[in-house]
Amino acid sequence: MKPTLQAVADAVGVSRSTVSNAYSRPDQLSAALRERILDAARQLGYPGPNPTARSLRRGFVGSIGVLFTSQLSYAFTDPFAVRFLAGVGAAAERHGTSMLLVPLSRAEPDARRAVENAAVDGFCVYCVADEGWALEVIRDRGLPFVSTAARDDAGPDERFVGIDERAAARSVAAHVAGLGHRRVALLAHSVLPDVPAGPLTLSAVDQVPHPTTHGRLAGFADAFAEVGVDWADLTLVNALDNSRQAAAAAVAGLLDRPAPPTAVLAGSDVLALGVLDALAERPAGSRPPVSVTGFDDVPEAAAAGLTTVRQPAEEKGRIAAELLLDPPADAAAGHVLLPTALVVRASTGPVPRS
Amino acid sequence: MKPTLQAVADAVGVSRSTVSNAYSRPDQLSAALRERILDAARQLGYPGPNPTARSLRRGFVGSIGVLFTSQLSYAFTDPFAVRFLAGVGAAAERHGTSMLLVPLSRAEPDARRAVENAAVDGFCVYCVADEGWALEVIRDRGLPFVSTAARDDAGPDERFVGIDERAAARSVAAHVAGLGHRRVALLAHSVLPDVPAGPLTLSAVDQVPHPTTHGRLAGFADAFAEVGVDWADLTLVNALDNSRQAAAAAVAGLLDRPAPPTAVLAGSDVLALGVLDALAERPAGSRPPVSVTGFDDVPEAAAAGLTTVRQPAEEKGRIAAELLLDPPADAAAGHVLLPTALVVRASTGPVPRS
DNA sequence: GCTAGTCTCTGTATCGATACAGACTGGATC
DNA sequence: GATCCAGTCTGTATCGATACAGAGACTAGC
Repeated sequence: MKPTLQAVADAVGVSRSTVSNAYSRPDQLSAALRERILDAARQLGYPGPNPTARSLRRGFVGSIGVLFTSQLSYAFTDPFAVRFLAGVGAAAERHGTSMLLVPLSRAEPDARRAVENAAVDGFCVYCVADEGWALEVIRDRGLPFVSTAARDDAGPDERFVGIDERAAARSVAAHVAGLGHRRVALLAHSVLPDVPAGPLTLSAVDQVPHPTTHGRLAGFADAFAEVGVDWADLTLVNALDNSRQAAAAAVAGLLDRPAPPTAVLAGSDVLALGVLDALAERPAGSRPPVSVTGFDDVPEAAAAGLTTVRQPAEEKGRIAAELLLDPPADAAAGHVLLPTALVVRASTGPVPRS
Repeated sequence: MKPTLQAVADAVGVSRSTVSNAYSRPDQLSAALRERILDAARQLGYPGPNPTARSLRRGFVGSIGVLFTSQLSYAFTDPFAVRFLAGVGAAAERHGTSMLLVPLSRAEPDARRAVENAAVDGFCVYCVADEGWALEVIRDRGLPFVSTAARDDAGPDERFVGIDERAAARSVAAHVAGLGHRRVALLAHSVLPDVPAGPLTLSAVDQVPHPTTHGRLAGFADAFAEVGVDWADLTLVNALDNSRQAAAAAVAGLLDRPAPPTAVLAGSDVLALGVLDALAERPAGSRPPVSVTGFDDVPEAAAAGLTTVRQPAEEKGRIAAELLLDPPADAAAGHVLLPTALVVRASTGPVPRS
């Protein structure tokens, strides 16, 4: 067994407190004694104060949690998530804090335990859809958190960093509408729980539960409503998850229709890239000319020439961590809206005349 | 203040132990009483057992640490590291364990504290160069760990997952040598501490401290020694870090020489991509025909047509975590060598006749 | 020579739980 | 009626540290 602080104290012949001070408050004892204590500790192989015991007593841990809706392994597949994590990591690093990644993938009871047992001082909630319970657990634990998706039930003092999803989505949709597109599909993932992949009829956009997805779809709809295309005229398509494969599978049938949409607006770059994959797979002859847009502007988007909306991923992570690690005194400053920008590339063009 | 377990016990009129059992060992009390306890807890807003106190008593935490040499933010920039993390994450997830990312970037005293204070049950050491002290801290704490870089001072029971760096490097170098290349540059990062970017003279490959870098450079040298090109005839080039920018900067001068190398063997794909960047930047007229190879086979390598050595990144992470989470009884099984494969693409070709 | 003030160091309470031995039920067994 | 046992529950020790009040020793000032 590893020696404890008590053992060191006994070896030197001082009290536990003094050994503790030797490590944590060097100014509280003479340099000579401190040296003797550290020497004895070295000799005994004492590895320094036990982190768990220390944080029990001190009341904080020294690490922040990042909560994911999706699987941990998936988080690393999504380039936007990776950039976000990089931002959180950079800020955490500056504060001398580590980051604990907490996935919510498994069945609720397990996932709940993970949130309950996470040894952290607070959470960055990357993307929580229906998992409202997770936020409740965090609140019950009395831990601070920063969320990145606007939620209806957010308290006024709740810290948040994100973008105006609806306005951003509207901007890219307006660009597409301006190019003359009227037969348009909107592609999103997990639009409703347990819906199959492919086209989906929804009487109103407000039925979409996930706040981010809802905001983006609503923004798309806004822009088209302005040119006289209303919700019922838009084709809503569901993908099973946020991956290229899922997106390609979701739109496959659509593209085979006699009159395929002339534009597909995707809720994320990853989905958009999947649509481009699906198009690229077709022989040039049967490849309908479809404009495609994404959302996020991940690094791959530039290479693929994807028209999209840029949002600062790393910045988002950085600010999330900073709002958590040193909260602004002013509640209003705890609510950060980041700028977005329409990035027009080659994947969108005017409607082909038929 | 949040209520404690004691408060719940008092409210129900039972002992602390019984409340504890209600949460952690439901079979130890009647269902009825358990229900009463949980009800009272809900009513009081008791969020369940405090994770810190629980892990102090139980002696384990339920999360594993991943130790990085480089900055945390950088870890997410390196595609190989990201894949590795994805693998660790997948395995951790299966075990119901979270992962704590611990960077070693800052000055040693701070970084040391980070390792000492990390609330984890063990470490995956992703890539520790000169930071031998970190391994000592881990050992002192009595924590298990798995390393991914072969080290000279590794004990026989030390768990390890990695590849035969030297043989793998040799295979790609043999391919290049077979194409006829004899004027060759080897590009690596942080070859020696505090060396500037650019060409560097080293009397022998054994002077390179970092085990991975050493293994790869030695492998390159092996293959060329076989065709009569010895160490002194190879140009060693240092990059400041493992990034495309650093690689491009490191080789810039080299490519401007009157007789530039006909091939550059890089110690990683990221570096190799940087060399390709540097070449692509030049006007076609002054662009020397240089074969370039990488190492790792990250996703970007395929797109860039980079000849490289494939090593299973995610697998490596997955196995590292698994060796940590359920250690094989057999010590030999704790030492895993993964297969590698030479992947020939368009970035290498025969020496141009001058 | 006495009081005040500063430096060190000690002792005890505390953080919030879990482990374990043992005590109390009530019913079955002999 | 005594014994045994399984099923529940309690009490106390323990995990490994830190916080805080306060005790001695020592210096300085008057």
